[in-house]
Amino acid sequence: MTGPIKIMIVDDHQLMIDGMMELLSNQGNHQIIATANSAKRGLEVLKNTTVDVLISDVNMPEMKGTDFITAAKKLNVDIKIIAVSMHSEGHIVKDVLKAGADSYVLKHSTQNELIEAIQKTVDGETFVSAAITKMLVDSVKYPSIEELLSEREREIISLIVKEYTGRQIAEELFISEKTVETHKRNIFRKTNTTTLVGLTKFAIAHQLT
Amino acid sequence: MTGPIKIMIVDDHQLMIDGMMELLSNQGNHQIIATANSAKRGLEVLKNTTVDVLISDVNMPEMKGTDFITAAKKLNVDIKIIAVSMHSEGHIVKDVLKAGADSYVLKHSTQNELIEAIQKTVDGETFVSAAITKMLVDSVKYPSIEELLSEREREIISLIVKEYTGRQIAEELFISEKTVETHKRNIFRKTNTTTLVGLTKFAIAHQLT
DNA sequence: ATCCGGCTAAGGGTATTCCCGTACCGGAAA
DNA sequence: TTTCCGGTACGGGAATACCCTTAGCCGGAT
Repeated sequence: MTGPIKIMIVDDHQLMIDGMMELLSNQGNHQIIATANSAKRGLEVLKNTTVDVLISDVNMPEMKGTDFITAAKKLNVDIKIIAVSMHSEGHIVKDVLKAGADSYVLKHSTQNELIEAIQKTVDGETFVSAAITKMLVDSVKYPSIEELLSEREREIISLIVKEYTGRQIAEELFISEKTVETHKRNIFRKTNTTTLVGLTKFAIAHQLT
Repeated sequence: MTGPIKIMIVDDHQLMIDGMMELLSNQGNHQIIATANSAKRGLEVLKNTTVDVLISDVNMPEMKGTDFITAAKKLNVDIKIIAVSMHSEGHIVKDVLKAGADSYVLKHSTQNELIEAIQKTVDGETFVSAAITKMLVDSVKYPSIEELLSEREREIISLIVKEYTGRQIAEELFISEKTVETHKRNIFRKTNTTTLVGLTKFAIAHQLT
């Protein structure tokens, strides 16, 4: 690659953008040509701008980080994407990588890791923070939410978290209350929970809301 | 004040620390003399170091931001504290300010706001992001969690979230099951919820875990 | 002094959750 | 093909949660 690496930063925290701009612009080979503090604006910019690397937060309001990554890749199939996140939970990381992120850096990381990530990513390699590597290995053992729970089950969980009773869920889905209970039993088994309170915690932790 | 402002940054996201260091060190009158990426380490450093301004994230694992602020103030009553947070919910902001923060800056803010916050804070003034000002006015209506719920009630919520049944809570607290139910009803009323699922969501949202 | 809020407790009833077993169907694997 | 498993579905019954009312005690506030 000739010339500086053209970078775009998307993060809903302006302070994070300002900080990253500073710490990257003081390094030699980077040129930050665009920033956006929302996924929506980010996509607008990407329609008219070509960048080598997109550094994006994955925890943004309005639009899910995974959707943003998918959309960005669709606009420019060659774009390299570095996801930046505070989360190291397996399911989140896997979803992000599946959506098309090339690298995954934690906000806990140092600037050196970020710079290393940029270098490797433009070279077509994948960089993930050390903590993520270990987690990925572990997570192979645990199926993703999608593998674990059927669509019907996730549908029911969603209604449970919305505080629907068994009866209301049955009416909503045109099934018997007893069937809802069976689903709940299977969900409890699969999620290793025993009560609605436990299931609610699970659902929030796994963003099944 | 003579000489540069002595600043310490505490944030569990190293990248945020690196970023803030860069963007502050390029400004004239700041000197970052310490950083820490956990509240615990932050307190250790504060025991042996005197700083003018402590810039601290309020969403850290292990220790609640409010507890950290309280502890920091106890170590040095003259220290000025700028809370940095992604949250603008009234109850969070109020708890943080009550704990002793002098200023409150959102991560959505620009670096200029942060710099302004530092200036005003060392001068003994209070700076809060514009969005927070509006929210504070609104939030006067809503009491903080501590004002809203009694200690006993919070104790019971904690056990509920741990998936204790009414009976188990009664045994744990040496009170009647009926009393537990009365507490629960009062809690439902105060939190504007009606079911354990709703209460669980409330508890997680308000970090009553 | 009176009122209010918090903690305690109880009775009586309805709704909901939770647990047991059973059963059918379709797809995947043996 | 047969076997097995997951998703769907239903019933009975025990446990728990939810609702309404009443009530005594205490301490702080008006």
